[in-house]
Amino acid sequence: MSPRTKEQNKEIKQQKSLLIVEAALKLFAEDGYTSTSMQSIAKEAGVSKGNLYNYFESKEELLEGVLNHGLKQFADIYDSYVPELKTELDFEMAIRGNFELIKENENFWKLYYNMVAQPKVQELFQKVFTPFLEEYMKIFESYYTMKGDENPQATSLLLGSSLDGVSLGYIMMGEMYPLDAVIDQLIKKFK
Amino acid sequence: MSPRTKEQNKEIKQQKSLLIVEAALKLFAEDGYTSTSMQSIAKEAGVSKGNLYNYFESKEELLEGVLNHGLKQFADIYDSYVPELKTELDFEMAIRGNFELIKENENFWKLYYNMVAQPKVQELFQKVFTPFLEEYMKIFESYYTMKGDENPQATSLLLGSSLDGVSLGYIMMGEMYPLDAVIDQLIKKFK
Amino acid sequence: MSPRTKEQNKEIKQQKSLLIVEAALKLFAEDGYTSTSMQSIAKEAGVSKGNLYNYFESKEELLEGVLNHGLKQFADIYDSYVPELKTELDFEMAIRGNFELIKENENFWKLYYNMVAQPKVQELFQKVFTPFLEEYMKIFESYYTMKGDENPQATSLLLGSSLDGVSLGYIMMGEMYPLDAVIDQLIKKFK
Amino acid sequence: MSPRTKEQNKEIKQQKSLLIVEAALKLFAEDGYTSTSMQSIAKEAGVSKGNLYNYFESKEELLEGVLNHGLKQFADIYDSYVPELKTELDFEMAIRGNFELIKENENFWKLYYNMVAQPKVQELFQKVFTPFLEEYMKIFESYYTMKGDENPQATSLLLGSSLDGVSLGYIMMGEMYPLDAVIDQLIKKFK
DNA sequence: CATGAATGAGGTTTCATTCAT
DNA sequence: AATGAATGAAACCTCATTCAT
Repeated sequence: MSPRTKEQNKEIKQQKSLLIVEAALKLFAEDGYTSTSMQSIAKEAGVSKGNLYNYFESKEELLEGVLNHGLKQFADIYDSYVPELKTELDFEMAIRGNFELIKENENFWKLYYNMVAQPKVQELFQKVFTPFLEEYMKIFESYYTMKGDENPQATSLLLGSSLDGVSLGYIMMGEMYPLDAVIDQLIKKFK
Repeated sequence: MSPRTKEQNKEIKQQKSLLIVEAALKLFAEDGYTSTSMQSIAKEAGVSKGNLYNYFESKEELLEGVLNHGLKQFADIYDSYVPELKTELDFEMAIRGNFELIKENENFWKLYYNMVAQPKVQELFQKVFTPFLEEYMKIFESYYTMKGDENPQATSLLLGSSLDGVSLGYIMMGEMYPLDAVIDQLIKKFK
Repeated sequence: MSPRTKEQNKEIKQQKSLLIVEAALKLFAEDGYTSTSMQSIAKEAGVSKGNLYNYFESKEELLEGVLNHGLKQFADIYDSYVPELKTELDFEMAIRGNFELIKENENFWKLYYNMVAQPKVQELFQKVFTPFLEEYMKIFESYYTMKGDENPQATSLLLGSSLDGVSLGYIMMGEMYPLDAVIDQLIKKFK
Repeated sequence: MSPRTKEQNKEIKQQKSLLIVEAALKLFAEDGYTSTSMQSIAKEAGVSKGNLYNYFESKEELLEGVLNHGLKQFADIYDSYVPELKTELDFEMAIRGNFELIKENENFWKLYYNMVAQPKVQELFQKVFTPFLEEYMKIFESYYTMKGDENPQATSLLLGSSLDGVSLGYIMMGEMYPLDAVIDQLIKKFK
């Protein structure tokens, strides 16, 4: 066999990394972070336990990888939806788009809400999510400023929290949660 | 010598139960349910590890005790605030009262959000909270019905989710979260 | 109330002792000595855990009490059956009587075989049973001596062991063991 | 560096399995199943406690491994002794061979009698031993049928029970039990 | 003699991580 | 990069026994 080029090696590494991250996301979401063992992740990913540590130095770093990966996926798509909000229609599109993305990656958001109040990983969690959240807050803040809202910061924070709450409800209750009707109400109230 | 009377024993049981529940709540909120050991709870409560099991048959049952206790405290007071909502002022009082209670028992609500998406204990969680949540949904649903809202169920669910989201934000960010301003906006939009 | 006389007190003590011993025998036989907790014995006997220790200083002493009690019951009756073996009919009666007694107190013999090879309690076990067994060996030895057996000691030991084996089989297999037919064969071979 | 080959790993597994099984047999026989801790087995086998669980999923499965291993050793040799009993000499050889094997593996048989009446593990015990015992019963039953015994089933059951009883006596009393003389008597009576 | 709360050692098992190969 | 055996700390829970009342 001819030796692999560096690029090939890098690609292999990335592919396996991805495999592991996806396996971990699935299990973290299904069973919770603490209750998922490195062993079970290895099995799910079709990789040996020891080899896991060639890609991620610890369980916590793997979690960080999972969070970063999921967030990046979300952000990449969302950014293309929502560069800027100029009209109520933009706003509506952004909100609806937001929930489309959540529906498409429920496991990730399940993990998100699983972790959000877990003190043990809060530091990591904030490190990963804070910049992301701040960016989106700014977009909504400009929107409300533009609309002449008397307290754009509070309103956009309320909006963000409401989105959070609705997502949480949907993620937890699944099809029992009348998501579309609730979104309609939300848009009506917040646009 | 005569043994302790039944009353004495019962009193000891109740007092120590409470002690244990409070210790457990503190640690569960601080470190998370899974990461808190029975050993550490025993220490915090000033009780031996073995004795814990005279009061709660398992860690999970202790958690159930903690949740029930916290919920009862909340419900007892909240019920006196909010028997029924007839005016927008009632509504405002109910919302503000709700957050007063959350402020007074932050540990409990931290635990709440810590658990809400934890698959491991979801069954227990739903068992404890579902009846409680349904009751409050009904109150808000009647309120919106009375006000002629076109979809009272969706609106009250949205309100509930928004309250959830705001509480979550406040619990997570603490004083950095401008709670009062956000509540003002929420009342304005939802009353 | 008039104070109890010493005799009354003693009798009460003996009655409760008996209650405890019977509860313990039942549970030891059902679940094994090691797997039976003092707690469960107390409950079965309708006595408090602490009070157990007013009657028996330790779990092991309670076991000793159980063994002695069962053995005494057995020996008292057996002695009246088998004072001496003079004829083959005496022998047959003794063997059949032996199994009648075993049938009447299966729990005790189940415990017996449960313990016989348990190293942890072997010392106690031998202390209790050795004198008893030796006595019976002597009776059979005289019987075989009288009959002119060439090695009465070995033969009576073989008989004793066979009785042991048959009892064990019956105790373990219950009604699936054709006890009566086996006894017939045994008597035919050994009389 | 390349990983161990599958063959190497398999070999390691088998060797260490054996090591653990032998350590466990020794301690189970010496102290009893319940009283032997996994910790002590690990120490005896020169293995870490955690590693034990890479070989046997639980203490009970380890016991099953011990029983199967001992039984297989016994059966492999005994089968070569006793394919079929055609003459009284065959019978005598089979009986003497049986006790030779018991002498050679006293620990295993001590464990056997330790377990036979232990309710906690009775199910497992029967699962392992029942097929084995039935096979041997059949051999003796044919023997007695051939000899024209009037009730071959009862006689072979009596023989089996007597063998059980003699083995038990020998295992319990050791050198104090005149095994050879008793065997002579047994052969004389049962051949 | 009676009660059951209290103790703390010890049991089985799990698991993140390391390491020889 | 790959394997899985190995480690040992730590988890939950049980239980004989003691003790205050």
